[in-house]
Parts: sequence; C-alpha cells; structure tokens
Amino acid sequence: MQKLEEHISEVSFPKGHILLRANKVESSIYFIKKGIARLYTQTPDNEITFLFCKEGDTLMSLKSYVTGQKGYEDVELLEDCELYQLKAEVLENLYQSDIHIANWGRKLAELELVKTEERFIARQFRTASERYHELLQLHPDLIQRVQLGHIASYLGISQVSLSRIRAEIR
Amino acid sequence: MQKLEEHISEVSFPKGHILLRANKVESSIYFIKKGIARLYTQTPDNEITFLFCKEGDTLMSLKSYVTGQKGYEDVELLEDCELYQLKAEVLENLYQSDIHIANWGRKLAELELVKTEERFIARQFRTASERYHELLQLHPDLIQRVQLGHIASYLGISQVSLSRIRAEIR
DNA sequence: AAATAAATTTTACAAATGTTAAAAAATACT
DNA sequence: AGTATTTTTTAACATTTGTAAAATTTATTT
Repeated sequence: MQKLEEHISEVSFPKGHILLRANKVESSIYFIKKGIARLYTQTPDNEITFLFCKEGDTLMSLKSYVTGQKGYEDVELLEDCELYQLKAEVLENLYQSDIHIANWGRKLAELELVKTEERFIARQFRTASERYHELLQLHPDLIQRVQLGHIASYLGISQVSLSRIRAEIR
Repeated sequence: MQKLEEHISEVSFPKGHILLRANKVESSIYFIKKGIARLYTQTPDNEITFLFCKEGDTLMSLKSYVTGQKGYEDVELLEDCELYQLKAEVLENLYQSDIHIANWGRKLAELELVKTEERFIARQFRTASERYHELLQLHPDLIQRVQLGHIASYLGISQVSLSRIRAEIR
C-alpha cells in the first residue's frame, strides 16, 4: 500500500465535469475520496447509465484499463469530486515488479467481478420494483444524490416506470 | 504456464453430472478441454441459467473462488466433459509465491470482468430479439448443443418469448 | 414400430413496461 | 419574489413479455 501511495496524486473536479471519454484510451484509474460519478454509454437514441461510483469505489474505464483499447463509456461527475489518481502505466509496472501489488490488483479485479456477476444475476430474476427497493436498502443515499432519470436507466427501466413504482407505496 | 501445468490434473464426467453445488465452498477451478456446462442458480419458483462454459473457458464457482465463501450456483454438465482441474488452495499458494502466476490470475479475472460488464450493458440496451441474434452470430454452436429452455433463461426471457422470436424470421 | 417421455411451438389472455405528451412540482436564476 | 428551467409525475394508449394450457415435434425406451 505504501508503495502504491507514492505514485498516487490527488485531484479535484467540479460537478458536471466529464472525467473519462468513450472511444479514448484512458491512461489513469481513480479512487473516489469524495463525490459521486456515473458511467454511461451513448446509444443512437439515448444514453445508458450502467454504474455509479462513490466514496471508496474504484473508478476507471474498465475496457481501457484491462485491454489498453478504447473504452465504451463516458464518466460524468454528478457532484464536486475529490479523487486519487494513479497512472495506468505506473500501475502496470508495479504489477510486474511487486508480487504484493500484483495480488492486490488481482483481488481488486476479482471482487469487482463478483459484484458485477451478482448484479447481472439479480437483473435476471428480480422485477424492476424489487431492484428499486433493493437499491433503496443498499444505497439509500443514491436516490437522494442522483436524479431519477439516471436511476431509472441504471435499473434498466424507463423513468415513467420508475415513477409508477415509487407511487405504489404511498 | 509450465509451473501451473505441474499442478493440473485431467478429469472426465458424463453428461448430466453436477460438477459444482450451490451453498458449498468449492475447492477447485476447471478449464474445459471438451464439452459444455451451464451455471445456474435456484430460485423459489424456477432456475436461472446465467452462463454457459465450453471449450477453452474457465469454469468455477466465482464467489467461492474469490471470497472463499459459499457459492450461489450449481453447475451441470450438458455433455460428456473432459476437464483440467486445479485446486484452489494450490493456486492460491502459487499466487503468493510466483509473480508471473499472480499476474496471470489478475489478467484472468480482468478479462472475465470486461466480458461480464459488456454482457451486462448489452442486456440493458438490446431487445431480447437482438440479444438472441447476437448469440446466434457469436456462438452458433450453442443453439445446437443446448436446449432452448436454457437458452431462453440465459437471455433473460421466457421460453415462449424465445419461440416467438425464432418464429419471426421464417 | 409403437409407446412413452421430453422438448418446442402455438394460442389466448393477463400483466408489465414503454412511448408520447401534458401537467405538476421542484430547483435555479435574475 | 418572480420567472425560467429542469425534473418528476401523471395520463392514455401501444407494445412487449409473461403465464397457462394445448398441440406439435423430437427423442428415448420397450
């Protein structure tokens, strides 16, 4: 960890800033100290928000980081953000020279993988309503901090559907 | 690779064999030499197939492998299978002692992660029909080798819906 | 080959979700 | 405070997908 910290710098960006761009090879990964961001892909007729990252999360263009190819997502900061920045190139060198860091990076990827697979499965056998209520349980702050259009996209439903779901209870 | 091979053994199981069990800590990971398997989770009213693994793929209970906790999936072999087996415990030791293997394991997880995320996003902005035709393009053999009930589950739709989609073209 | 079982398709209807447009509410700006 | 802008909700209708049951096809067994 100490060895990693030597190569990490701290950066800040205002709300609305586009941190990462689709179709670009991104050269850094970030750890969020403060703030929240959304990752989304552009499609012909709209945009799909597929992930939110907040305090404690790792933020990167996954495909870019893993394959060195162009990523498919834009990243927009939804609040003023304070981030820890680590250059991908530096990290790659550390992986090759330090076995502890290599295993840290492995664990990082593995844990993300479990999270993503679990979310994928949940999508397959929960109704939209169940997914909304689960999100409400696990990340109640998200619904406060992020506008509902993005939440709806994240849940894979239209904003109208989300409104209906929210109206059910009251 | 050579160092890995020393610890790998070859095993065979017949069609229908349940290779991995949900709610069990699984002690091995497998690489498929020949055959095909489906990973699925049991739910109160049915089962959800969320992944197929075939020749060249890595097969494991992901959560078990990563966290050492109970997994959530059963794995059924859909054909007679020949597998390479590697004990998780042995692998873990190799990770700690050999930086090349640690980075190989990291790459393994990272590439799976990109695949899973891309599939997750595709699920979010493609219609069921598009997903079926994409599967047909990318893995035409799957539709031949796996019964359609499982394919439907994998695509996240009912078997009736899948039948409708297949009927459209003809 | 006939009988049985399993898998797939079809049908009819119900429920969920999407689309478009408008209204209402909340937020930001001057 | 008042106006403009953005976000959220509501309404009406169209489309998609699901469920259950029957019909058909395919595979398996005797």
